[in-house]
Amino acid sequence: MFRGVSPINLDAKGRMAVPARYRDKITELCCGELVATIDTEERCLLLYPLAEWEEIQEKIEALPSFNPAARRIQRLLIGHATDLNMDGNGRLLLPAPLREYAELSKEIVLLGQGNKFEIWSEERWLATREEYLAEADGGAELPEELQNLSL
Amino acid sequence: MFRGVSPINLDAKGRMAVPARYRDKITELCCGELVATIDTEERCLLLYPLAEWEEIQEKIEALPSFNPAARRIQRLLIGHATDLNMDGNGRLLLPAPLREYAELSKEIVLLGQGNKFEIWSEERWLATREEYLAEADGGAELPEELQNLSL
DNA sequence: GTAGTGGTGGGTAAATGTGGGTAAATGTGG
DNA sequence: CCACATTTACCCACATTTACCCACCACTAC
Repeated sequence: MFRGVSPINLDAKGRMAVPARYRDKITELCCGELVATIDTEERCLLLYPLAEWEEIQEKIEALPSFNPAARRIQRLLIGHATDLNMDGNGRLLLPAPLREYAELSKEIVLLGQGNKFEIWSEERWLATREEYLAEADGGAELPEELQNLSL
Repeated sequence: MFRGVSPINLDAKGRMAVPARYRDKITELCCGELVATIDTEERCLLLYPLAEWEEIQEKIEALPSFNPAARRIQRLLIGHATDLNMDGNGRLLLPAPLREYAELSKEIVLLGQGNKFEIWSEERWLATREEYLAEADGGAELPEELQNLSL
């Protein structure tokens, strides 16, 4: 599963070089076929291996169509989901609409998050991280599982 | 289990020589494969044997995605978790983003902490230790288990 | 003193990241 | 339906970084 932080530069064409340490796993999991969409809570992008995304999309599609919250999630997540392929150099072309949503310019950050990645503008990520660090661990109500987590 | 404090110098490339007394155990536990991440409470790093970390990551990933406190922990811990390998000389290259987070320059301190290590800048470690010593033992409310601990 | 171990520094080849040219593919307008 | 403009995919070349290796120095034990 994916983890770790990678500072990356987008080039003039909006391409992002996937760090080499992830490439083999991505190729193996999905032959380099990925799906990018937006995060509905934060201005960042989510990047899934194709197979992983298809499972998620099925679950989202199964939500009740007449429920407004469900329609919202469907339109946002499925509506923005875009297929991407790694080129021969291990790079991904991030489509302009997604770059704009996440306000990605040159400096971006790729965060491994288990079954997926998150893509942030570096500036926004650093600011968000500072907010997170400022919150005491006990601050928000923690789920019970978290209370007992021992690192 | 790991214990003890070791003052270490980072070299110009950001490499840290693991004290020889830990190397055999680390090789045996995980073939020299370690995972470093950040501590969310203090500006220091956590260093786990790979197997140890993977158990923790599984627990963190299982937390509910729509809970903000859980997302925070996932982004901070998994987002910064980076795989490291000891080189032929028993050294670890600490990635720049992690060095920056913990403000590591030349003098650092490695603390054995049972199933993991902590890595501090020496300056910050000494200051934090002084704070700990200055707090009266009874100051903060002790958990009951601690009240009855017999040294 | 000497041999061995552990820490340190740095050179080099290979791997990775980066930039950009060109041709195919796509979309647009006449 | 064709011609043009734009975008995308593929490729090659270069710069940078990293991993690996070897050599040296300090210290300890014998």
